[in-house]
Amino acid sequence: MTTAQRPLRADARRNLERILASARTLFAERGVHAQMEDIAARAGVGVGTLYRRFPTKESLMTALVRERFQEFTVIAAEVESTCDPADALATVMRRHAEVVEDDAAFQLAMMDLASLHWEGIEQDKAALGAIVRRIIERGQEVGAVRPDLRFEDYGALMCSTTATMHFIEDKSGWRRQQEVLLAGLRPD
Amino acid sequence: MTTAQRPLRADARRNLERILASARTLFAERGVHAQMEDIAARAGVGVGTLYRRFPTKESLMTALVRERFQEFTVIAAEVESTCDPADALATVMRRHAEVVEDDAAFQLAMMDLASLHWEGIEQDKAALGAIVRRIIERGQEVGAVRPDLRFEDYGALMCSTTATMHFIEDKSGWRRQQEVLLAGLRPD
DNA sequence: ACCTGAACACCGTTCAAGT
DNA sequence: ACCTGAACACCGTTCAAGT
Repeated sequence: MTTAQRPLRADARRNLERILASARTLFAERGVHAQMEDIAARAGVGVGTLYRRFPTKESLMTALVRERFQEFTVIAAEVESTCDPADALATVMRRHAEVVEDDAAFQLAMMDLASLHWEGIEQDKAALGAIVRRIIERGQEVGAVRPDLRFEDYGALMCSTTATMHFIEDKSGWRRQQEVLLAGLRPD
Repeated sequence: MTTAQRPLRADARRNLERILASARTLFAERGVHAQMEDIAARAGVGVGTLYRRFPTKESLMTALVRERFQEFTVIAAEVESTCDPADALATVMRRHAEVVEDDAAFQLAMMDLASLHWEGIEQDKAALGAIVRRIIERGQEVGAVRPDLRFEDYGALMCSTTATMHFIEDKSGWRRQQEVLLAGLRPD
């Protein structure tokens, strides 16, 4: 979908990047109500061009989510190779949340996306999943993570924090929610 | 807003109830995309009548949330007077989540509502808050709840579970999320 | 007081014409 | 190949006319 199948013509490529940047800004600024027309205008292109890349508003949001997912993977890899296995899980979770905090567009997209439209993301999800799975298993071996945690739960846990971030005014709200989660992830 | 200021004329009252029921059904069925026109039609009234009671789609959703909030209060009161203080908190949280599980309309509304439009709900929130606060404090006195939990966090915690419910396909996903939270709420 | 539904406004999406 | 923007469709909201 957004995948760079064949290399794009230089101008097209530049337009694509501008569209993504514009979308991120406007979603962050105005929430779901950011208009396609405005996103195109701010990127300096016609609406048609926007629709050429993203057949629907939802697919545009999906693209934004995807970009972040890739960053998540980088972060997870870094944590895995750097951190004491005993607190690696807590560290990834905190760092992933941190990244997302400033990205209202991502929060929004996460909230608004029907799970059906995620096809494009599957591969990215798999890449991230593989690392997270190892982090969790290592944590369990070391006795720092409750043994019944399945790595499939990672998404649900992060989703719950992202949502809190988005809906609870008080900035400290989601941090406290996450700390409760982290406490609940330790064995016993 | 929805408050029954002056008693409504009998037919108006019946229409109001039908609108609420219709809205709950259609939101549950079609999500945010349920149309005002259809909601009115299913209730057997014209759109104008719908807009007479609820000046905006959002205010209609707010009304639905409000109804549930009142039910939350009833549940909380029941739990407080019935339950061992040692597991009262866990019990309310589980029961509140249970109620909301079948109510996609509520989940949706929670997700979609800007926090600004909650004015109508303040009183209901206060009523619920008073009880929850006591439940938490009692739990802390008995040593069953971590001492640094503030009752203001209750909303964030429930919000995180509701969101998980709505976004994670696997039904067991939110239960597992909630169990992690509950584990994290115990002292130590 | 309350109801109705045609008309209006807004915004997502399409497509014919252009380079 | 890719771009443009006027036109279209859909749906939230209003309001003049009716009981």
